[in-house]
Amino acid sequence: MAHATIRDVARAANVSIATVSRALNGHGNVRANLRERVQSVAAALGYVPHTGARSLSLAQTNAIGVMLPDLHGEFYSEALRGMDGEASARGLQLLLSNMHGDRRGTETLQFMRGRVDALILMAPDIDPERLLTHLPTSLPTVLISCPDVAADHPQFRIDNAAGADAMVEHLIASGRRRIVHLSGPRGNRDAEERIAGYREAMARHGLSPRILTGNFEEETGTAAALQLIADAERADALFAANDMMAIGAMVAFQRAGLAVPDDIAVAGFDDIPLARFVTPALSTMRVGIAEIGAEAVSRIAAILAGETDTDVRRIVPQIIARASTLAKTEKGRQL
Amino acid sequence: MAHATIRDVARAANVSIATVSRALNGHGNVRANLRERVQSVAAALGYVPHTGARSLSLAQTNAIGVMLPDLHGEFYSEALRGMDGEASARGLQLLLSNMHGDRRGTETLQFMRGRVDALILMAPDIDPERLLTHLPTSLPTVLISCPDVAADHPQFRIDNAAGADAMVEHLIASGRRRIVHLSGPRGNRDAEERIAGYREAMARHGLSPRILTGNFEEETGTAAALQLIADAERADALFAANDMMAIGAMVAFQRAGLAVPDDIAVAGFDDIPLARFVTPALSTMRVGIAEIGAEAVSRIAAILAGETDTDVRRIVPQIIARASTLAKTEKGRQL
DNA sequence: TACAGTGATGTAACCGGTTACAGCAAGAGC
DNA sequence: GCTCTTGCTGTAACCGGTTACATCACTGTA
Repeated sequence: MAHATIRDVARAANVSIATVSRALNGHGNVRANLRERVQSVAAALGYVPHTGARSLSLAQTNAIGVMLPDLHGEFYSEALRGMDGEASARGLQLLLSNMHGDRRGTETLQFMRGRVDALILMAPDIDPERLLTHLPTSLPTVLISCPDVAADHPQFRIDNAAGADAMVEHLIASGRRRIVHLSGPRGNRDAEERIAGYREAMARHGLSPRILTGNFEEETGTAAALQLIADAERADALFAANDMMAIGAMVAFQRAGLAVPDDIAVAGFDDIPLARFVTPALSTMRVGIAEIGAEAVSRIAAILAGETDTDVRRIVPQIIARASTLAKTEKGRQL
Repeated sequence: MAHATIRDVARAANVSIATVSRALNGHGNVRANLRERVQSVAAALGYVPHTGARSLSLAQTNAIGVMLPDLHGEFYSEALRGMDGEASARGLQLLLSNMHGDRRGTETLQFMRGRVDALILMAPDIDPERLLTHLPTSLPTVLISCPDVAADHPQFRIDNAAGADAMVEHLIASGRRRIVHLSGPRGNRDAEERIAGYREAMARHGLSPRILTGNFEEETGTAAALQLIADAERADALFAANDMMAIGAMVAFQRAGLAVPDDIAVAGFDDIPLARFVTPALSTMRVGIAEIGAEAVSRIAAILAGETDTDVRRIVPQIIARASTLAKTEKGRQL
């Protein structure tokens, strides 16, 4: 026999299924001795309620669907960690579903109907059309770094342009002028905005921009570094659109005998936990992705509790200046 | 109106719900023009099947429950990443549920009945009693690093003792003798076994063991380092039971002016991605946790496909010797 | 003693799908 | 023209819970 059902318990305890349900859910209006009989019979049979059936009946699952582009690298892991902490504190479960490479990704969104009460969607590289058509109606959805489509969804928007701008300012202030940007992939919202911020700041200072295109992975950082090393007139700063590429580049520079930050400064974006452990420690823009994840869950909990929330929450990245971009004049202070 | 149901589609298309179900699931025995009518009506109504109801009816959820102790630090993130890759390749979803601190953790296991087809449980610090009583019958469960209880469950067992032993051998071979072990928390299976392996190897060489107790978090690594620094006769190697503690200790040593590995060697366990980025790169025992996670999902898929699997798969950690434990005589080769 | 009110329990409908089985029409074979 | 297949479609039961409503026993009051 697969598993005891509520009817098995009812039969064995000689009561109706309604009574079993009430007794086990603590509904008060069950006589004490009956309640005890039901409980002991349930325990004896090893009865455990079938959560799927329960949520069908209650139209409530206590689960949140989470859709991320990927789990590679620390960035998304951190987001998930933030969500998980908040979710388990509230007794919610997370149903994970990644859209590796966006192929049939969004269709999976539909697949979550009836299995979760709400959705968290992080999709910086999704086609807005698709997003709009596949976004489930009647399921509260928090959007993180998604294209601007549905105006009435609660959102988190990272102010990537301001962040990139601030980092360029920092690099200029530390004495660099030939600042190269290693971008994320085309079509990725975060990547595009960081490019824009970089361009803006460079233009403001009359510096000519130079952009290499990466894909947010360590390897493209390495490749970019090798390319820069081969150049006649070398850059004096590399600003990568995320930390993993920056770290890949930094390792490659050092392996080639260049000193960071003396020969070339290196900066990243995101402030993943790893950033402070590399040598020199990596300067970066702190996004606080774990906090965003946690707050996304809180907002969902509030929405499920009946509040309305269609805010666009703007996250302004904070600069974290570490050793990898120290000005030469600051050299003495380097740890 | 919340959402169109199959009955709405049936009514609008003027057919029975059975026909709608057959048409949408591609059951062949539906006349072509009817099928098209149903499909277009479904599309027009924005109908999306209710996955919860579907799985209740089919007794099949296409989801796997994952229960981890925590998501802090890279170790469990890596495990999850491995599972996720394999799961999404097979069209499975992961239902996440952490037992932060084991309080009511195991009860959540029950909570997954009816919502998942199988379970992956990683619980090195669970009380065997609890595990045994809460382990759901009738739900295939893969155990990773759990206490020995139910003999008939597929398992992964990390050979921690052999791993710790190998690391001690490595440290001795590199010229260290006063080797201190910084352990994980008491009651944690992995931690205990690593202690045992350490003791065994030390005894074999006639060295006296010294054990500090940590909790697998970076901070206890820092604390252990400070304690060692204050000692009169200093240790010449610190072998931490995981990488995060090792890294915390290494940073503290360096901050205090000690050179790693010249003044003191530092080694970890797990080989989290971070280990190769710190300076000096951290020597450690590679467990391949992402691969274990991926394989756990494969095994579950096989079990769900009808295979029986009650193997205990033994993982033998591999030594990864990096710069943090270089012998002084090898100094010249250090990067 | 009769009756209203109260509280515990049972019956059955419902959540939204799937599918065994029955029914029915059309074509084949005599 | 009649019966037998064959193949499509509909009816209704089922998955395992929850709960509105009906029922029933019991108490207190007139």
